[in-house]
Amino acid sequence: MHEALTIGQLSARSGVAPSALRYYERLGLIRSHRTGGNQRRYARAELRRVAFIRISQQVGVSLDEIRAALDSLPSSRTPTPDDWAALSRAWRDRLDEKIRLLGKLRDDLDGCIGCGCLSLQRCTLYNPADSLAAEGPGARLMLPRPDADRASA
Amino acid sequence: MHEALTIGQLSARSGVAPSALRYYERLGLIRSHRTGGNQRRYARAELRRVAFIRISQQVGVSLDEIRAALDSLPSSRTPTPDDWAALSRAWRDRLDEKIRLLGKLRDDLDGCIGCGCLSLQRCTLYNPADSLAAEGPGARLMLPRPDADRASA
DNA sequence: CTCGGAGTTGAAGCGCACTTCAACTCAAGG
DNA sequence: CCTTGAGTTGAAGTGCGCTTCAACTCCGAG
Repeated sequence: MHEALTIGQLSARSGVAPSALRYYERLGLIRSHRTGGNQRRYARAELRRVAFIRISQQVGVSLDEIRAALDSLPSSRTPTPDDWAALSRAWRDRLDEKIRLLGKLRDDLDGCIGCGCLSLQRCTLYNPADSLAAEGPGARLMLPRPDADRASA
Repeated sequence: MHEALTIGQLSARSGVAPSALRYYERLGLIRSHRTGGNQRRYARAELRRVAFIRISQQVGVSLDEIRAALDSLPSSRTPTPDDWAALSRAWRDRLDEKIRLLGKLRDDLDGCIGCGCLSLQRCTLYNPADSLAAEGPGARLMLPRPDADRASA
């Protein structure tokens, strides 16, 4: 049988560290069964899941959202290429939006290089609302202040 | 005098929390002088710095790199619009590259939706080398394994 | 049977970008 | 003078995505 990969094999074939694979499993992103001696064995189909996870991360999706997406796959049968394609399409929109925002940022940056302003509310550049910055890590519990002052410079 | 903002004022005008401003100052990204009673006072020029910091973060630059960039500003005189433009231009290249990579990811994703492969080394999609994923947070001490296996599926 | 490499676990650590807290001082209005 | 709101500090906490460690077991070759 060429089914059933060990964690080391899955790691080697996916390029993802064993520790990360165990972590994914704890979060419910991938699944395994166990041998008599309590070792993990992965079905080959899990390779696709890992691929999907890493690709999704590049799109900028959090593990939690990836888990939600994977949960929407049919659990009874092994997912078909079409199933995967459906998930990928969802990410495509995100990717488009992300590219759009970065493009806008670039244009605005160009504009501001031209005018030399780099002031906060003046140009569209500094728009906390549609920010991409929210992607970053870190505790972000403080509410965004909706007002920001309107006395002139 | 309308020089010298309190931390609260700088926060209100920049949209950045006071705690974050103190944090930036600890890291050497912005500067202040103190009143007799040990309170921070910010020159108006710091507003531009804060703007630059937030914009840079949207471009995906780390605070450490932003600090390095800010350190390259002339310290003797107040930076001119041209000085800021020079810094912004450096980010532009990053932004272009980032947009390019995301565009490639999108195209590859489209291709893979078409072929339904989503396999790891098969398509250009899964290329750990030029990854954007390195942006993300987290400990990333494990070396990327350059080999990834070559037994066939 | 022995050995070493691969696997197991839970708990702790890391890096980033902050926030939160407690305990305190400062500054301005009534 | 008193109060209240804004500011100060250092230390600790938060969230994400992992890695690292210690102490252990499993498995296959010799």
